[in-house]
Amino acid sequence: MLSLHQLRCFLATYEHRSITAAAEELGYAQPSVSEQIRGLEKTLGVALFRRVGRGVVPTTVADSLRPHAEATIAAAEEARRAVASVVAFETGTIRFGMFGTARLYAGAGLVADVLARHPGVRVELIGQNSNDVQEDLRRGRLEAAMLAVPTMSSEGMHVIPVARDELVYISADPERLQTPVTAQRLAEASLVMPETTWRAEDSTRTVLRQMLHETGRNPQTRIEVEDVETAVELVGMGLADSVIPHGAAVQLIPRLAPKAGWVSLRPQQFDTLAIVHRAGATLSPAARLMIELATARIQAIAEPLAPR
Amino acid sequence: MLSLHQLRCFLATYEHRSITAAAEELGYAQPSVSEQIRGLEKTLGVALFRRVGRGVVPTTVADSLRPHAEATIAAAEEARRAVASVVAFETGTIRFGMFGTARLYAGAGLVADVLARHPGVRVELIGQNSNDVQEDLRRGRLEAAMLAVPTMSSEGMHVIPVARDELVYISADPERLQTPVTAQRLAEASLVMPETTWRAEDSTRTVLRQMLHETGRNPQTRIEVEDVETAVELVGMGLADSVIPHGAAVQLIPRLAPKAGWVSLRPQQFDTLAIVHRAGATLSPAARLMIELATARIQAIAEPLAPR
DNA sequence: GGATAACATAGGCACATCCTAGGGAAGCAG
DNA sequence: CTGCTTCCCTAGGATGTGCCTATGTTATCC
Repeated sequence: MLSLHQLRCFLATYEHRSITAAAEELGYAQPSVSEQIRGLEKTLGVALFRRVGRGVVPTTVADSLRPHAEATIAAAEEARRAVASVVAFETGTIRFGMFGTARLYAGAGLVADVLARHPGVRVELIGQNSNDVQEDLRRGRLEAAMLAVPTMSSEGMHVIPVARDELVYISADPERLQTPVTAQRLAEASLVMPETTWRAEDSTRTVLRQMLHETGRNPQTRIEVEDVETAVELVGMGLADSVIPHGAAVQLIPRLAPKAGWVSLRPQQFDTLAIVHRAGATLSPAARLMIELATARIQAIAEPLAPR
Repeated sequence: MLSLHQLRCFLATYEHRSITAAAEELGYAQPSVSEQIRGLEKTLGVALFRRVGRGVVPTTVADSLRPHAEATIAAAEEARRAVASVVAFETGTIRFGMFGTARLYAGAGLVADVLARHPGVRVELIGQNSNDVQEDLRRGRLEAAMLAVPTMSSEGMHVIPVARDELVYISADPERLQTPVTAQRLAEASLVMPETTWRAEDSTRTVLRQMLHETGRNPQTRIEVEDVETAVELVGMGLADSVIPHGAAVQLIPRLAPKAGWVSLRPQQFDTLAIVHRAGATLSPAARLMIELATARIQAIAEPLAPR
């Protein structure tokens, strides 16, 4: 079997026209290099050097092999260098999962943070769908993610809560923002909810369902839309009210619904934002980097939670 | 130390997303491939796959490594292929030594023979200087050569006589061609000799010196020139006579000195043409090819000698 | 002709490679 | 939820490879 080691010994010998000199350069004893050359000649089935008393002389086959041997060694070195550069965050891809409101108001900033520190990397922020993200985590396609999670930890997953974000009632009608909104009022309200919020396995869904369930009523949504932005716009147009995380409200209402405002629920409800990864996994430097930066971003906006 | 074997195992595993499948493809047991992957991860200092229960999932580092691993394997395969193609005479260089009159009237034909059989090869016919050729043989830079040699074998060299070529006296004066030329007449003649013939360590030099020495006289050359062609031209112009191998006379006189002719010496003298290579060497296929073709060419012109 | 230099050979140690056997966790089916 | 299958890991042992030192052989140099 052809090996890089054989090619390295071959090249050193070819260049020095001497096995002894090659061994010295490579830091081996002379018989070791001699053996590698012999092995290479055997695998190729052809003599590469003529042993002529004292000294060796390359054959024309050696002349032909040399550039290919150099190219192969160079390719291997390049492979090593490429990996090193990825490890050093100079190149390569950093993949991180981020779903729910977290991505909404921290995603772009997080990517900016990463690129500011490591301009050469590609960043993939995965988070089209909360189910997919959890599935990706479970299957190992994603190493770590920041999610809005139910308070209990998922099976086989390690969950580190880093912040909580209050769920606030938003409306374009100042009347409805005078006092905190009770479950009763919430159940009677005409709501627009982003579908993802209801369907996804995150804490918003769990929290609100639970709150409404206590009134004995099912969630009443007049309108269901895909994303939070659309919901906020509809609130701004006075067509319905909604419940969204405070962080999203701060960011979206001035831009999309300047006439709307927000008020707490009563009792207060919170989304829990947490770092999630497979239990027992050793995190890569890239994952640790993303966790650190994402946590900092989130905690600058939402209310930090002491880990555990 | 990075190895091709590790890269092969890595690629198979990456493509199948499975160590077991990779092992099956490569013909190994599963733990063997597993160990190679682990070794590669150790040398690179980074995880390439996440072990996620049943199955493995490539990391982004693996994504980055893959093209380089493929390039490295391809380069190694290319090296192997290049050598195979040289061994099959499809490419590469064939080097052969040929000095003296042999090259003069068999060189071009020999090269043509080689190229007819193996159109892709480069041919190097070494023979500027007989001393250099012998030195190249001794130092191993040349594997084999065809030379005009003294009858005794050189030290450490294996000499296989393949033909002899009579040395003939050539002149533009028909008077001098009536009878064979004795040593006496030769010593008195006004000669033009190609310098190479006199200075080189080949049989012509030895033979003629010996012949003249018996008359008690030193070689008398009126003119010395570099090459045989010039000598023949000068003979054709009637400025001097010369002694050259019969094969050279046949080829050169009609072309360069149509008015000249030739006659034997008395006693007849011969150049011995022989294949020479280092004693105890195992000849490469290329060398055997050249020896076969050169011998055939020479024996078609000069008088064949049974080997040994 | 003896000293020197360079490669081959021999023998031995350490580690790599590869195998089989068996354990554990995840996924899947009943 | 229980058992089966799949896939990876670990353990242990046989074989092979890599590397060393010591020594033999041969050509070169003085």
